[in-house]
Amino acid sequence: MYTTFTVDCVIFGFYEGELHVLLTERNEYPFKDWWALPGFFVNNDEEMEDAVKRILYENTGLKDVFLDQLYAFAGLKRHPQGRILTVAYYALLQLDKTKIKLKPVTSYMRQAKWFPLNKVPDLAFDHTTILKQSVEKLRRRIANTPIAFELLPDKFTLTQLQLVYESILGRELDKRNFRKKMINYGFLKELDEVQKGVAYRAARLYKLDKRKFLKQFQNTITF
Amino acid sequence: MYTTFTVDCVIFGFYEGELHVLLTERNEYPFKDWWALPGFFVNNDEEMEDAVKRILYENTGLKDVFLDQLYAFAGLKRHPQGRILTVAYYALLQLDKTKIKLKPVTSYMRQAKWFPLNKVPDLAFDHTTILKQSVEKLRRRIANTPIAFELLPDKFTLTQLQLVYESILGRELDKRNFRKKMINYGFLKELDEVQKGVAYRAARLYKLDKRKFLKQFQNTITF
DNA sequence: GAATATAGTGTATTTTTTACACTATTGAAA
DNA sequence: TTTCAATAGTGTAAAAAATACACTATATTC
Repeated sequence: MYTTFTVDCVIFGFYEGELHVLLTERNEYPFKDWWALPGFFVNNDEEMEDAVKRILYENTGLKDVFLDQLYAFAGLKRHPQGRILTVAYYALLQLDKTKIKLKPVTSYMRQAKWFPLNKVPDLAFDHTTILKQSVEKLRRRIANTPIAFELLPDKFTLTQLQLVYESILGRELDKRNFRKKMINYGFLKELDEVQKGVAYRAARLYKLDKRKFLKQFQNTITF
Repeated sequence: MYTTFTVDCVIFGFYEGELHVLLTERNEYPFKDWWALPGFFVNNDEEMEDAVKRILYENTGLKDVFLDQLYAFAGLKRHPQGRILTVAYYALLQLDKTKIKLKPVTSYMRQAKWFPLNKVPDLAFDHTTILKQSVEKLRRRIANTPIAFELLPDKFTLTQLQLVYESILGRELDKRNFRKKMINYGFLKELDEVQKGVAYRAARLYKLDKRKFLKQFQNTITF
């Protein structure tokens, strides 16, 4: 009839050509010294999604990020102290937007750190399952909905966009076919601007044309 | 930190060429006399999915049905008495398997009844939203995963199968293209048996070849 | 045996997806 | 200032998948 109520958040960020996930190191039993997904209790007078936003803000200093509910986990054995229901969300961050300040040390959390997806250690509780499921969901989702843009800064190159797809799908894509397809969608705005600070031919920058983008995908409901 | 914990279940059944949903009429405040999704509290020592199975069994007498978690709803205002978190599931029933005995009258539930999807009245709480979302999920899901079979008896005709697709997708499909595609998948077993009791040419019956079917779709994870 | 109602079938066209390799441009190093 | 290194940027042909479309076959009922 009653349960403790928490939310956990799989925070994805894309940089250096790789998808990363933000983990925190626990400083409390159970699972002291283990890495875990950022999560916390939902206050009794707080909306669930606000709790997620709070966690995100506390951990990264960012607001207005892409959020999607993943799944509710309520197993009786997921926590030694009895049932703790958690609703897992995943968040996609445009890392470049601001320099992200990672959460400082607290009594219960030693540090927060970005891990490339393939270097994530074993996690506390059932968080390995949660992470795995969110990657799978992301993978299915990116095939229908261009959520890739949620992981990129406002201005990006086509190669960066392709790298996001590749790191989520876990396979390489053909450059020419990828560009042809993306440009064909018609929601990319070609800018009169190129990349800066690279030691080779600079790539053209693109922007998402949100109006055209939404028109095309307004029927793809997110939940 | 704490919340009341319930599950609600959108029970889909297919008969007479139409997708139906099972609703119960409330006999208790709030929303007395309104129709609602079957749902109930999750006992403190009970696994969430077992609670859903319990509701299904109590309402229909069926076990071993297809179940999939839809979404967790936890809005502070969804219930007048304060937050009641509900995890919504949807179930697909093979109605023909057994004659279904609908739940008898109880103190809190006057009756249970099948409604064709387009004749569902306004529902209690946020159940209209829940129902709408599950139809949308079903629609997205049927495009990738052949869950259609979960709604049909063991032996079925291609026309029945097509009707399931059409009623979930909400549009008509081309008969020849549909058959071509389904047969091409290779997981339909053609039986030496035809429909009985129809006043016209009897259609051939088919069966799902579960082995081939699973081989093809084992990578499509369900959650 | 005529009427009715649904079953069952094939081909041509269009669209989408895939496979594939070279030239262009920039900054850095020699 | 030339060369090197690194990535940007581009088109075409073939294969596969999706779509459009209409008639004959068969069982039942009257």
